[in-house]
Amino acid sequence: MSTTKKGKKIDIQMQTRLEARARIIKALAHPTRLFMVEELSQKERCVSELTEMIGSDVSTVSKHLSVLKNAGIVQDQKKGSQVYYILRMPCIRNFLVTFKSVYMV
Amino acid sequence: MSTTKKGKKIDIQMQTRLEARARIIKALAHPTRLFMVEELSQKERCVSELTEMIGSDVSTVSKHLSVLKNAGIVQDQKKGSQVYYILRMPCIRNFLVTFKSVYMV
DNA sequence: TGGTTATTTGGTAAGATAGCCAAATAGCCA
DNA sequence: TGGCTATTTGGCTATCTTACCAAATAACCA
Repeated sequence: MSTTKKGKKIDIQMQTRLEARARIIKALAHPTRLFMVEELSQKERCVSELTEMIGSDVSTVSKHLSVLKNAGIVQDQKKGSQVYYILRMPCIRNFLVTFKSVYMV
Repeated sequence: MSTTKKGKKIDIQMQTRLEARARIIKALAHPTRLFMVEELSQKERCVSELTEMIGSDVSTVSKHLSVLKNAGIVQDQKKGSQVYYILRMPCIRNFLVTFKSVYMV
């Protein structure tokens, strides 16, 4: 019969959506980048400010920012010789709040 | 003066919490594991059912499940010769719902 | 223009991840 | 017990990730 409880196989569209979600989640999956997202959800920060807070090499910080930018999570804006970053989707704060309430970490 | 707008450096406790969050998020950061979490938030499934849906080698599926288990996201329960998995924190559904509403993917 | 600061990019080495196959383990039942 | 099914684990390889340093690029200002 056709009304069993068997789960459906993953189809192409589902696979595509899962990959899109995973790509974004993967961009969040690093302590430094989580910190950046939290910080940038409060106020914009330039690379050197973030570098000072984080304490890694500035090139490392810059690369983390580009990971977030490529995932569409933050955006940058040049101001003179500095580059300021800010959350592109402010509603991601809800996401993190939910996350913290779920996991209590 | 001491009332500048400088951001604070990350302290040890903050670092520890960021790492804990990143560890959990990293466990979610794979299309197959996202699928598992969604599926297991609906109903429990055994390894062979998931394998059938996912279409990878059963050893690959088993390893993905152990990643989720080690992160505390799912738990397993033996029933005869089969191992059933289920979401350990059902509230993670909210997390995914929020995520999807934020990112629309 | 030349020097200085801010940021990004290239290169590279160490470590982590993901997939498959093969082998080990566990439970079932004839 | 022996054979079967379900699952996990070990081994291996290819690929990705991260961190740092060095070098390239961009903007400013003296």
